[in-house]
Amino acid sequence: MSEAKSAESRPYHHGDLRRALVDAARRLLEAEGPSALSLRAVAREAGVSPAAPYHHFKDKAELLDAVAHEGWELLDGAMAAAKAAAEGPQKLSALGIAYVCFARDNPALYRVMYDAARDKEALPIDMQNGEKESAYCKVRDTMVELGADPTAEVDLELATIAAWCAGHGLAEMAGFRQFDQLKASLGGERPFLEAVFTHLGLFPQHTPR
Amino acid sequence: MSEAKSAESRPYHHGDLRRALVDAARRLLEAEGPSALSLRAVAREAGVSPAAPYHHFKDKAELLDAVAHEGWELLDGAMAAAKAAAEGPQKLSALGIAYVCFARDNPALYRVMYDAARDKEALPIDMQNGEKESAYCKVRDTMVELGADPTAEVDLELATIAAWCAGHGLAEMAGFRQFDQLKASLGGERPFLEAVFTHLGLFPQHTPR
DNA sequence: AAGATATCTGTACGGCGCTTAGATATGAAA
DNA sequence: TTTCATATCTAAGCGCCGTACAGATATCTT
Repeated sequence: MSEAKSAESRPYHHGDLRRALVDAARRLLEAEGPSALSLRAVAREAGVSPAAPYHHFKDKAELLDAVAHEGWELLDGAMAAAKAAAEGPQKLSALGIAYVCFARDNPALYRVMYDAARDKEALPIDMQNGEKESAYCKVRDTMVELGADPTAEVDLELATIAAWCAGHGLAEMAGFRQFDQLKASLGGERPFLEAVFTHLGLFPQHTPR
Repeated sequence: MSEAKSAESRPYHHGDLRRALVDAARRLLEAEGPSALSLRAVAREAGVSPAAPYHHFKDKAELLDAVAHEGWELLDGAMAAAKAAAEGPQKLSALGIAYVCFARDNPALYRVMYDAARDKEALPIDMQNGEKESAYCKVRDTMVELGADPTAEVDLELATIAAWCAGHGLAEMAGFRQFDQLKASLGGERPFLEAVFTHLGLFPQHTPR
């Protein structure tokens, strides 16, 4: 967890309670799961009174929003790394695998991310390319790199959304026991993920590495 | 809502409080959304004391489970109707559209269904064909009808899972405002859904496998 | 040094999930 | 029909929750 106590934001009593609260929330989330994430528990974990968080967040939802925001940043980073590590036509499936693995390795955080997004009916992804490229744009750019026509804007957007749907859908499904047997018969979780992606016409038949 | 007050289950005071509670929960869910679904509120809606539900459900999760169960049955019905109404190679995409439309038309119920499933780490779908065919099996059977090799069991299962991932992913994504502009430029929600499905190599407009 | 302001504590309110004890209605046995 | 066990429901209460508010305290500005 980063500290980020720069010169222009040096608060009063605690040092940086806002930061401490988000960190405490993420600690609780990892240790106890989303259902344990009460505002009071977070305040307790941070060592302050139950009312203290209200000086930094309008309500509980705003705290969770801050947690979710860090989750999306982590996801962006994971996918950036995956894209950089893969070569050519495997880049897209590498992004998909990275997405699903992020969800598998951070299930509680992933849940908070989408719960917060649903509350606002908006994914916190930039569909325009910005300074820091969102994971969504990485997928779209990769499609262009692999030969999609960048001037067919609507089609490109649809293909990107389709890929995102596939990733999210598989991320949610992969956690169910229903598919344990199938996973085992394929030799583990990763072959399973790759096989499902292969069936979703977006991803090239790639060699499991 | 069915009554189902048969001879062997004719309870004591209320008549059928269990039934009444599930109905009250679904009424609340539709009217106020999932966050309003407290056990006490359900009891209030049904006109009984806050402790009464505990004689019919172990805890809140078990009540929500009963609600979720009815949701899966509704989904099965909707997809059976869609499959019956479609012809030939359009059957699969009809199933996909029906799935997404169910989620769009019953967002709170759909949420409860998957929340309950995640808690148990198991989707309440029969992967074997049973007396009442689950929606999942309908998808798989349709794939066989459209030419998939039923003896390639692993491959068939993978294709079915891929389709389910696509449906679920799109169902969750379609609710976000992010894509409103794109939907509009395609002439509405349904063309948007069909276009995304088309990009997910499973559905006609192109040839499956 | 003094006032304004931001931060945090203490306390309180109503609602929640759930437990327990006791009241009441029902079905079975006498 | 009376009796009794049992199933059902109510009343009350516990600890936790999100949140509001008043007051104390530390920091910033002047």
